Amino acid sequence: MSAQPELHITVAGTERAVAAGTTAGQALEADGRTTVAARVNGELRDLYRELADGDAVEPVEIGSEDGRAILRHSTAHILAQAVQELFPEAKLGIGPPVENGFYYDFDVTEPFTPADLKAIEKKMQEIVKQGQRFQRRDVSDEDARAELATEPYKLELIGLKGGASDAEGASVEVGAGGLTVYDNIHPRTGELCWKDLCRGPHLPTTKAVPAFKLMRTAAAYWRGKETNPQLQRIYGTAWETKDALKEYLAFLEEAEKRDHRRLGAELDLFSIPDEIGSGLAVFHPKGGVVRREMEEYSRRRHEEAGYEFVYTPHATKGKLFEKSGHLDWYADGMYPPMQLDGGIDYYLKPMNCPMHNLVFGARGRSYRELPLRMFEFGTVYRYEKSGVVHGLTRARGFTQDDAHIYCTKEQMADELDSLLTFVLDLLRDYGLNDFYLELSTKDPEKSIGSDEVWAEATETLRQAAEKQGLELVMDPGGAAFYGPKISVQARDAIGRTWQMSTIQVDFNLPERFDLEYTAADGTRQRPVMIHRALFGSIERFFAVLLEHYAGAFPAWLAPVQAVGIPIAAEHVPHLDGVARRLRAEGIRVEVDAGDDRMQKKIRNAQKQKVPFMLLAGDDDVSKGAVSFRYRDGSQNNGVPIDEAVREIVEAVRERK
RNA sequence: GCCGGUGUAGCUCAAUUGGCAGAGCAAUCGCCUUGUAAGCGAUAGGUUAGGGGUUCAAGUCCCCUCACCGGCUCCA
Repeated sequence: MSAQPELHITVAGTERAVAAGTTAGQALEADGRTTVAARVNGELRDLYRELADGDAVEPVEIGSEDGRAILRHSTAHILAQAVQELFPEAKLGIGPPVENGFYYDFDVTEPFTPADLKAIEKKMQEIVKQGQRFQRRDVSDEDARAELATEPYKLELIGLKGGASDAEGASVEVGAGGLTVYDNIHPRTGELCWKDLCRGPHLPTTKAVPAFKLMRTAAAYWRGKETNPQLQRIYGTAWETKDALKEYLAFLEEAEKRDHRRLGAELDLFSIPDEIGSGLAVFHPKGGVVRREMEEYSRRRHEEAGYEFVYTPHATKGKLFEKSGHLDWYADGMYPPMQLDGGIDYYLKPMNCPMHNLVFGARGRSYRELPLRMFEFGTVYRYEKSGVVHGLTRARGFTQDDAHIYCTKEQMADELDSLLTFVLDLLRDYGLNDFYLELSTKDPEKSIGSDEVWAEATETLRQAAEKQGLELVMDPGGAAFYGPKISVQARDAIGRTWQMSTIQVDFNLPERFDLEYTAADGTRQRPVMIHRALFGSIERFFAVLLEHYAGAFPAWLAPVQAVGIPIAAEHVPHLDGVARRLRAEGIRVEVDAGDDRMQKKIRNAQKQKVPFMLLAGDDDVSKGAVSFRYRDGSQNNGVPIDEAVREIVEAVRERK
């Protein structure tokens, strides 16, 4: 022992001396099941890799973010191994971990069937049970090419090494630096079972996969490009415990129950009739109530915030979109033109901004009018590709709560600042509370406007964002060519994120439309233009709220706010009286006078997610009272009518 | 647009090997008069997404179209 040179290392913050040849796993006393990898000097490594003098080692637990990624990546390897054992002709694509799971892409002649998936899953279980070791091995480029001669896609990745940034998963296979291969070694025979080009790290053995499940198959373009061949992708999920997997599956079930398309039908809110067409929704009376309440509250808040309201048509001559440039770069997203008036092309509008610009330019503008905030619930039509249309969240016709703010360059900072506050406040009023912001910056490849203007606008957006004290995620190069953008992402009640509001600075359109105002010194100046939509689209926001609340809208939005349920028919007049009083206060109330059992009426109201059920029988009638039943099943009996009315009116007024 | 899957009553789902399209809920009409999530009975509801083909016979097998679902790409 003493003859061996010592290494001075730091283990989880504590300095220690260990013998040379000590592995990360030994230093951490890792069991290989809960501690599955190490972070050495900030870099993730396999447990059995030896430490060097001065290394700092931290444990990576399987349930941590890093640990899960490693677990999922390793499970993806097991998937690929199983597939190649069952389908030896399958060529490997890439197999990275993703949110909640992993996938692996394969080039196979026949797509996988559900039965294949079952067989693959079974094979994977065998591999897990065997406890094959993941063993890392450095290889030269030539050796890698020779070893992977039968894997054309892997060869392509080797060629990309270093510069591979276009495909999200490619960096998992080949990182910067030398290439590595991971061999799967049988624990008893020492036999090489399988191998894959991979950067690692991995779990110590396949046995360290506690729980996984294959989810579905799908086609995916090689390296994400539409022009590349399509591979067959298998999605799976893997978790640190069986319970965590169960929880995740329960989450998926819950998400399915909240699906706005399902709730839309169940609650009679909207439909998307075949007769009208894909992506074109109709709102039924109950959905109409919710939508109208959403719009009215938004309109009121915009009025208070100094917006002016405009209305513009749904169709226009093509010339307008030539001027805006949309026909150059957005024509694919537009419905094809109809020819009218002897050959003039008319288009349905995909965006409102050009029309708002015409309003701005309709007369001379003074600096005194700025910032000029022009708002419209503007309905637009976009020709979405057939495979992407999805309920109300991806429609072909939808209404934006769209506004364009024209201001001076000096006003821009204040305007963006107050705008962001306004946006977040309003979203909170609708019941969303958990946000993060995303800042999309210039793509040097395609952008107009000088670097200085971009830098200034981007910096202004960043400052406005930082002031909110919210998490800020950068999206480098993600901006449109005409200006930087901030988007507000909201997390819903079950933790899913949705892109909501966008705030976009535009250097392009004011030029194209030659927008001007007269400054105090009499000179003509170009205004800055800010596009912004809070809901994004009303339909999408409607869908997000529907899913967020699982259909149980707060009272102010609920289509029916209260329903009267008589114990017997003779109690109906009493409830009719209560309903009259509520209606006088603007409450949407119904009395269920049908000849169903009272229990059945409660069940119906419960399924319709009515916030307040007002029951009345002999006791209540004699006391001039009603009995509350709330959506959560709790009750409050014998409440005097005055008090009951007050409670409901207050809940609605306070938007609870 | 691409790949795969699925289309049976308003909704959820049955229908043996290719052999008479059926049930629950909802709806309508009765009966029952009820204290916190389904009372009882009856009636009605279908060119099995649409079109073509194979067959003595097609919901079922084959082809085309459409829609929807899950992905990819794209996106509010």
